[in-house]
Amino acid sequence: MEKTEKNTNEIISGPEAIRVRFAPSPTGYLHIGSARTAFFNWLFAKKTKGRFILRIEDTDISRHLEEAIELIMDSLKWLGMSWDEGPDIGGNYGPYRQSQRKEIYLEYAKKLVENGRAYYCFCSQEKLAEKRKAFMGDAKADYYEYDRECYYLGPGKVRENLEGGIPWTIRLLVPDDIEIKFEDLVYGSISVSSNTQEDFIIIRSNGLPTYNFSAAIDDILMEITHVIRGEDHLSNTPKQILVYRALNAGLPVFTHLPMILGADGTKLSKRHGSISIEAYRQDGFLAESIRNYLSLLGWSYDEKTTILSLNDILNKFDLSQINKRPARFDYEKLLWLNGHYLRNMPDKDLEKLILEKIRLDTKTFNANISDIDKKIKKIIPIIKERIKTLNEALDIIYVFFRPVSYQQDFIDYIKTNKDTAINVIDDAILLLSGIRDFSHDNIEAALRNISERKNLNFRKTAEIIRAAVWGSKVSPPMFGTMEIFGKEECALRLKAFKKIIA
RNA sequence: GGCCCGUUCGUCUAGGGGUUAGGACAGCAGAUUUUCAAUCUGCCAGCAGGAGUUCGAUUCUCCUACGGGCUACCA
Repeated sequence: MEKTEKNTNEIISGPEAIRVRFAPSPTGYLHIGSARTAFFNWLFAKKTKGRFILRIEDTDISRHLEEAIELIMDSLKWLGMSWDEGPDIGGNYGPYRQSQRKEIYLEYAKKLVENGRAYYCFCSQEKLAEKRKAFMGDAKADYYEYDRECYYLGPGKVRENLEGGIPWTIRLLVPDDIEIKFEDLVYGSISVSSNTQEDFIIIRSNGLPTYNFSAAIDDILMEITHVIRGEDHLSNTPKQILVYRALNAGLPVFTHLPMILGADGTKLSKRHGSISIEAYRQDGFLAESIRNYLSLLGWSYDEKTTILSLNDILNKFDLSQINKRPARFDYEKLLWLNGHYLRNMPDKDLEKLILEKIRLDTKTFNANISDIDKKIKKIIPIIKERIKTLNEALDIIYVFFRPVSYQQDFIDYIKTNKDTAINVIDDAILLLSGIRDFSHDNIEAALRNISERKNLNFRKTAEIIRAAVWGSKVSPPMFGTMEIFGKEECALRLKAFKKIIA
């Protein structure tokens, strides 16, 4: 207890010794905020040639989903992160699931009891609730702190209760009147009076540890040198430091990352829409753009750089540049970034990703795949700069393989100039049929020819043709689109549309 | 309520005692164009408020307001 926290950061002896961990609680999919935390840990490990450890914090059985562990690992891998130690691959500091470390926590807790740094508590939850209620009823009281009733139980009484099978918990004895100080790499020096911390429970009556205990024990045992986590844990840090002190363990470097909030500035939650990495993956976002976007939340390289490849981030990332301000999640910017990466991706890579997605989407898409393989190479160049997600690409691509569906209001719109429309379509059917090489350039020539002969604005001409061929006011560039459809399909569509408006 | 943390364009941020306070997304306008995009150009827009320190504060200090976190046998 006489130990000061200062300079205990010195436990790092060299870059090889750096060990960081990402410690999710498996309650569902990996969400945006956790992903950023994982990413920053991973980046730091990579940069320092340290080790990145995955630890599963599953000490609250009621909230945990076994499948979530797999889901979280999948998302991490998809984002390009791999770990050096973890529940699936093991390591020298295992096991890496807290539910499998139950005995370890108990052992340490009992050690603390023996040293007089912790004590058994036999107060039931009901009793505690009553105490709290009674205390709060007192007008002057504004916060309740455990009254240490069980701390004053004599050793004989404790043994008697234990042997009598009375349910117990273990509480950490928090020293009075000391300042708990630590240096946070982001938030600077933080100081809290121990008087604001009660003797919190470290082992629950079910024998499992509480978060602040298990996290500290594991970070000590796993020799974690840098604890990088969300700012929501800043207030927990003093409690964990108390555990470090009780065990005479050196402190890691604490680095708290500013929160990622929803667009409205409140804590990111389901009602903000997609918050899991998996959801974004399914919506057709690239790992690359998510990484880039995440890297920009709470960190920035300089005053100008927005686009950062993984390599750039790896080269430039620096924990000391992280800011303290909570950031709001800006979907629009992510979308823009994704579009940027999509546009700048080699066609072949895009093709691979799109084909992958199409194959997964068998329910929606039932045209034959070999046909897609042939056409996709021509489709990609004409759609790639107008998509922001892979899913948007699919939406456009599907139109190439489906019968056109004409919207009534759009039909009505074309019909306002019915005679012209029919005229243009007739001409198109005729001229197009005469083209031997049904190519972009020849199609364009033919259509421009119609426009001139009819003395009709080419915009108007194109609008009519587009309506017939694509079924809407908006389409990918039309000549290329028609080339992909081929002569027969275009003729068919033109004729069909003519009938509809006639 | 208590404790801890934060506050630069709508959003992400750069900067930092003397700057025309910089960039990006979004928005708006224009150019280009067969449509929509993309692209290019331009525009709009910010130091939460009040004291203090100082020759000079957006920058340093304090207060207020607002926001967030923690305050559990959740993590």
